[in-house]
This record gives sequence, structure tokens and C-alpha cells, in this order.
Amino acid sequence: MNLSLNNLTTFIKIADNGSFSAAARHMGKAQSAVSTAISNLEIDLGVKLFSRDGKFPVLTREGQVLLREARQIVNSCQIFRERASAFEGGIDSILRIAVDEIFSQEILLDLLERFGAKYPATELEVLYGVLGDIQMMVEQGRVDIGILIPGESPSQIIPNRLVSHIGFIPVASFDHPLAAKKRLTRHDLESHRQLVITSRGGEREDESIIFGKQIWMIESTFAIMDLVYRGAGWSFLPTQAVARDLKKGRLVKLSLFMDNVEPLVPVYLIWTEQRRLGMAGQWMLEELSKIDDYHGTLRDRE
Amino acid sequence: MNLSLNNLTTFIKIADNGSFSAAARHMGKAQSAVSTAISNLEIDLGVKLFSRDGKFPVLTREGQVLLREARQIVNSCQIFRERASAFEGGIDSILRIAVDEIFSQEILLDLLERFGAKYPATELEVLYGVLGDIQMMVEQGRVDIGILIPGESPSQIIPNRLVSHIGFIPVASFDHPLAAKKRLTRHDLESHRQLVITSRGGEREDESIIFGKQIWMIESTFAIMDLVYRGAGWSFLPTQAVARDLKKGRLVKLSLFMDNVEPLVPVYLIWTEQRRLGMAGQWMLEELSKIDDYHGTLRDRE
DNA sequence: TGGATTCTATCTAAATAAGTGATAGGTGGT
DNA sequence: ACCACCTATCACTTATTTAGATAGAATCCA
Repeated sequence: MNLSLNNLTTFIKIADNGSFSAAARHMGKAQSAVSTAISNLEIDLGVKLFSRDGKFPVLTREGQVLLREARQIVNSCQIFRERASAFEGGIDSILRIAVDEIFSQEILLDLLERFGAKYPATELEVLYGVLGDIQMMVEQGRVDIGILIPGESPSQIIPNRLVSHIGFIPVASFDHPLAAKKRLTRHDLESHRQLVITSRGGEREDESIIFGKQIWMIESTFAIMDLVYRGAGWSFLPTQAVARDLKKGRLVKLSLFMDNVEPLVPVYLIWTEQRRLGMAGQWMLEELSKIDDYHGTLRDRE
Repeated sequence: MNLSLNNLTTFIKIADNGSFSAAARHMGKAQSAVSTAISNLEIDLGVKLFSRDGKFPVLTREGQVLLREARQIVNSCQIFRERASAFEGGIDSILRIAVDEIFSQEILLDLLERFGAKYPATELEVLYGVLGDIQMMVEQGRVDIGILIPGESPSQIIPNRLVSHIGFIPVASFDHPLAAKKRLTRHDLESHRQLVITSRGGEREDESIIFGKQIWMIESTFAIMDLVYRGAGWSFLPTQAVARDLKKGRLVKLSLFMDNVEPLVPVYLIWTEQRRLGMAGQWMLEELSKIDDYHGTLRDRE
């Protein structure tokens, strides 16, 4: 006879109710069933779980330790069942999202947190990418939902929706030569190194915001931010991402020859229609559609 | 039919072996048994775990997620069994130790770490106390092993062994009035507040090291150290415990009228004979008997 | 295309495990 | 000593698991 969940739950019930009989009543079984069950478990484990000297059984030291562990196991099974029922009820087992690195981590994490609270049974997979990466991952079925800043025009093949805009501002390290100057001309910008986002697919950012002749193309926005800190060059970076660093003075907004050159780049939401998203996926899509409101909310908070 | 471990292991075996038949062979069962088992599990959960379109079954998305969880459950059961066998083999389920606060944390933690590696199945409970506390806990059966600095004479009722000595030195905060003076007389010491260890039982440290007339009796060594830092008074504290603070200059060793007044207090090991200690307990006793060697080792390291 | 192989699903019968109810014997409080 | 409540065990019933046989589907190879 093998270790069975039934025996473990019986074990726990006895400990909780104080006696074999009480456990039996509580479980709607005969007392003899409980007695033999626990007896079998003891034989199987080779460990005496209760001492039966007095009227009521009392946990042995080994029993105390094993009880704690048994509780964990039974609890895990409970969660297992709940998760399965969630799946049975049409909630996704797993939801995979690809996000452009430029997209605000703050908004994303806030959303994921709420998602986790609402759909605890659903696993999450979040991938990061830039430019064409996101679209590719959705098209290939690697992920279910994508949040992307399209290089050129968004593909019409898969469902998509314009959900927001991200503002970019030119920034440099506080000790960068350009930081001090006012009303920078195009020539000023050209003469210093610009850091530009690229992707494995070879796409670049929109030509209209590539000023420099000396260009470094870096795959990761995170890496670019780091390089800008270190004074390696200037770059157009998302307003949200650099807000904190601007406030602290580590980064400086470059003042351009024409005021308010602040390119607005559209943010698109794309998803696979093929495999119908479950309830959790639908919820995520809806919430993502509202991110423009978020922007407002977050701005208000500051 | 309830969730059973058998079904879960079958589920895992199928996933690992790639087919129902292979799993059956691997488990030494008939293929029909595997087939019905997994079928029942699916019906029970209400979730399709494998798609049987092709020749070989392939995990559904839900199956993938649930498989991971099933693995954890079965693994927990494995550990549960191993723990039980350890107990069956005479290894303690739990070992409870009471330690005098004065005793070196460094030595103790090092020992506990090695214990945990050697006896993973055994739970540990460590209590701290001072003076009579330890002996009381062992006598009352609250703990199995005690490490104590006896107030007067060690009880002869329970087994005991002298294992080490702890040196005490008089210390005060660096800005304490006594800190600057050289060759302090007994009168000097008497005129400043001395902090002395006491216990709930009312014992005090040995009279020979109580100089002051103005005395605060504090229950915890940790609290005393904190008070000494803050300049509340001077105290005899264990050399090891204050070594680091002396080096950093936060505490100062008081230079007494007679040089090298450094009381050596014996450290005893006591234990219950009543309930015979299991293998883990025996090992702990043996290692604790060697702590004098430890002192040497630790000194060498510095 | 046809045959060999290997897979899964399903049926029946046998084996195994779990449960019931009754009974005997112990403990503890009044 | 009585009563209420506890556990262990026996004989018996019920439920679950398993084996063995068989049929149908997928895959590979000649």
C-alpha cells in the first residue's frame, strides 16, 4: 500500500479534532475506517504518529513534525485542484506577453500585479524586446499579446489597436558637452554621438529622430540608458523612463533649436486571434486598452 | 473518486516517457491501467491534460502548468517519506537546545549549519536564556540539550560535562568616564554603574565579579551590550562577544588596578538522559564536547 | 499502397483496497 | 461502580485498481 492523500488527510483530521472518533464523525465515515487508515499509515511509514496510552490519542514528536509536512502536501493538492477548476472554468492556464522595452515598467508592473491578484491560477510569461521583435513573437505564436512601438506601419495581418503614445525627449548625462548649451542646432546634435535603438531584425527607430552622423545602435533600451549615464552619447528616450533621473539631475534634457521637439510615438496592442484568449487574456486585453487613462492617472499622482 | 498520488505520479510518468505505453512499461503496470488512470484524472479535474490527436500524447497548455505543480506535490511526498524513514532509522525528529546568551553565536551557528547539512530531516529549536534559565529548561524537559554558564554549582541531577571556559573582560563605551583612566581602583569601579546579568529565577552572576554598588540587573546580555554602547554603565562581558566592538573602538577595555583580571567562567553542557537522544542528538552532544577545539580554531583564523 | 509496429480506448474479470457495523476492552470523571 | 467516550479488531460489503484481451488509429518503411 502506498502513501495516499486519503491517509494524510485522515492524519490531519485526527490531529485537528483530537480523536479518531471525532475525525470519523467529521469526515462522515465509520470510526473503524479512520482507525485502520491511520494504522496503515503508521505501518507504511514505520513511524508511530500517535501514542494511544490515554483516552485520547496524542501526537508523538515524530507525528508533530510529519503533521506539519502533511499539512503542506494536502494544501498543495488543494491549490492544485483550485487551479484545475480555474482552467475548467475557462481561465487561461498561461498568458504570454511581449513588451517593448520602452514601455513604462511602472504601468506594466502595476497591471501585472492586479492581474496576479485577479487570476492567481494563471501563469505569466513576460518577454521584452524592441521594434520588430514584439511583432515577430506574436506572429510566430511565441506570445499571446504584444505591446509594441511599430517601426513603420503596424501589420494588418494580426489584430491591433492603437492604445497610447509615448513621448521622447533628447537627453544626455549632466556632464555631457551638450548639456550646458541652449538652443542646440541640428549641427550641434550631429557632431555628437547619438545612441539609437535597434533590433535583431535590423529595424531602427524612425528616421525623423535620427539626427547624428555618429550613431551607435544598441539593442536594449536599458543598455542605452546606462550608456547615456556614463556619458557615451545622447539619445531620445521615453519621457517616463527618464523622469526620475531628470529630477535627480543625473540626466539633462537637451534644449533643441526648435522648442518642444518631443516626438510622440504610437503604442500598439497586438494579439493572436488564432487561439482564442481565455477570460484572463480577455481581461488583460481590456486593461491594456485603457493604458492611456493610466498615463493620466500616473501623471496626476506625481 | 478523489485526487490520488497514484494518478499524479502516473501523469508525471507519462510526461516523462512520452507515451502511455512507455509509462506503463516503466511502472511495471498494464497499459490499460495507465490509460484509465489518466482518463479518470482528467475527468476528475475537468481538464484535458494530453491531446491524443497523433500517435503520441502531447501535453495541453493546462497540462504543462499542472504537470509542474504535480511534480512539486509528488516531490514533497518523496521528502515526506524520506523524513519518515530517517525517523524510523533512529534519527531524532526534533532536537531542542537551550543556549546561554553569553555563548558565542559564531561557534553555535557554525555548528548548527553542519548539523542541518548532516541531518536534514531533524527540526531544530534553539532557545536563549541566561544563568538558571538553561538548567531549568533541561530539567523540565523543555529542551534536550543545554549550554550553560552555571550560577553556582552545576546540578548533579542531570548529566553534565565541562566543555569550555569563557573569558570576561570589563568594558565600557568609548566615551564613558572610566574609559580614559588607567589602573582603575576598586573604588573607581564602585562609583560607576555596573550592569549585571540576571535571570527570571533571580540568580545573579558570581559575586566575585560584582564590584559596583550601583547595579542594574538586566535579563538579557544583548540588552546589556546595547546599554553599554549607550554609556549607561560598565559591565563584564564575554571576550568573544565584544572583540569586534573593541577593535572598532566603540567599546573600551577598562584597565583594572590589578592587571589581567579576566574572570574565566566555565561552560557546561547538560542534557536529558530520560528520553534517550537519537543519532542526531548524540552527534550534537559529541560536537558540542569539542567546542574547546573550536575556540582554538576560531582564534587561529583571526 | 500494404504490412508491420506501436500507440490509445474500452470491455470483462480478478485482485486489491477501503469502508461498514458490531463487538470487545480501555480510560476517566462522577 | 457506573456511564460516556475512546480505540482495536473481526467479518463482511462496496469501491477502486489492475490485468488481459481486443479493436481501431497513427506512423514508418518497403
